[in-house]
Amino acid sequence: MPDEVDLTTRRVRNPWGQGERLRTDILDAAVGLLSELGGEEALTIRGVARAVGIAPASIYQHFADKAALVRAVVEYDYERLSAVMREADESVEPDDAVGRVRAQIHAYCRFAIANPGHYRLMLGNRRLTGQEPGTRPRGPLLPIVEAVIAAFERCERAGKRLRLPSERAAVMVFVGTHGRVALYHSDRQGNGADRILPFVDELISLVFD
Amino acid sequence: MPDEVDLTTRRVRNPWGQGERLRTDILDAAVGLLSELGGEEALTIRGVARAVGIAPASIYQHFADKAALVRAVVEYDYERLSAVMREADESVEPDDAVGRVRAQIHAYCRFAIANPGHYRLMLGNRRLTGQEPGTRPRGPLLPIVEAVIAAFERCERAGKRLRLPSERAAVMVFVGTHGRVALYHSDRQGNGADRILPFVDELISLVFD
DNA sequence: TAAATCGCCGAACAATCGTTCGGCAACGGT
DNA sequence: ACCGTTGCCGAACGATTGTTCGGCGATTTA
Repeated sequence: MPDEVDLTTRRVRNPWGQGERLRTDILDAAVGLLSELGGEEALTIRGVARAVGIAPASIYQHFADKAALVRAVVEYDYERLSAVMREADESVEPDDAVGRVRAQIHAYCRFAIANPGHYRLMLGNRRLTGQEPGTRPRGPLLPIVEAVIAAFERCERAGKRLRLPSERAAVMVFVGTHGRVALYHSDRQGNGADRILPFVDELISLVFD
Repeated sequence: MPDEVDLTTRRVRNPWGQGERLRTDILDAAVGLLSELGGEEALTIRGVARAVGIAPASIYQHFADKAALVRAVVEYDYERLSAVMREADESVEPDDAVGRVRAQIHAYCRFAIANPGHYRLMLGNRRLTGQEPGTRPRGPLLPIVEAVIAAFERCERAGKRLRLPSERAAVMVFVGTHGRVALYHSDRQGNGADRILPFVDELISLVFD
């Protein structure tokens, strides 16, 4: 009897007929789990269901299986990262080409620091997402480095002298930044974060003459 | 009845009294699993036992628990990586300071390419090894970057002009290399490996004047 | 108002994991 | 020749995972 009461209250708390609402709730819960626990193993069907406040079985009404959920989360986060970098790019005055490079890279670092779980998930998602080798090289990542490439081309056009072709300079800075953040995440989290931005600044200055 | 026969043959195949032999067999099997499957989730007590040809329970005669096994594997591989880098360093003539830097970094890349599972394990082993945050920052890694630092100091002493203090240059090259390899591993494995060494060469040349 | 549909849930299933326990076969010492 | 020690094994336990199934209440349709 108390069970029915509990069920009723829950259903009042989560009224039906909201359509797509619950789907984004599930994605947000997954993102939250990834950010808090910080490990891809924290992303479980049961955990997400618990965080949302629904039954594990209900997840399957919105996602075919766990791989589909993970794919959606990864896609969602790539979009979030892209947005954050674009936003940072637009926050500096357009003529400051080097400043725009720095802003984008700094935004990348901040995102990676704030979302360790996502970061780990973006890498090595081959098994969880079920995509086999041989396919396109991590599709969602390409637009991000292309934004950095564009920023470096802007520098070149602005007369800044690069020690590398703009595309290679962009890849170099991006890869180096990625390596620094990955090393940070493999350590205990929290300490050393303040040394990341100076490092990438040093790295950026290295590709300029 | 046939079970007893099977048991007998197995015991003949794996005679007792060999002392420490089986312990290294277990470690080798773990290393093999990590290299083949390429994921830290492939490192299971049962899988290792199956690979060695013993019962899962027998593992606990050599390691207290799974965390101890993982710690031993990580330690073993750090040593192997150090040895490979040292060997590469000694394979070029001592006066070629830059060549020794390149040899060490190349050895690092080759190791990371050949042992993807180990690589993934060295990072983010916090959970598997059971060590909590706040401890020394990944102890075994320090000697490795110190070797690179020493190599760069040798370059400086040889009159090579660096655009960064030698220690920072070493960290920069190491971190960049690490990032390139991590990116390779997050992709499908196999493709793109031949572009890693050119990349690190370009990176190394960047820190020199 | 009766019927069909939709969204969710409780319960269970099979698989896998780390780990423990009691027992058995071979070896070394007496 | 006996016995304790050693090293291994089969079997099981408890926990957790992804996933499926039958059913039920609320909503919508006729």
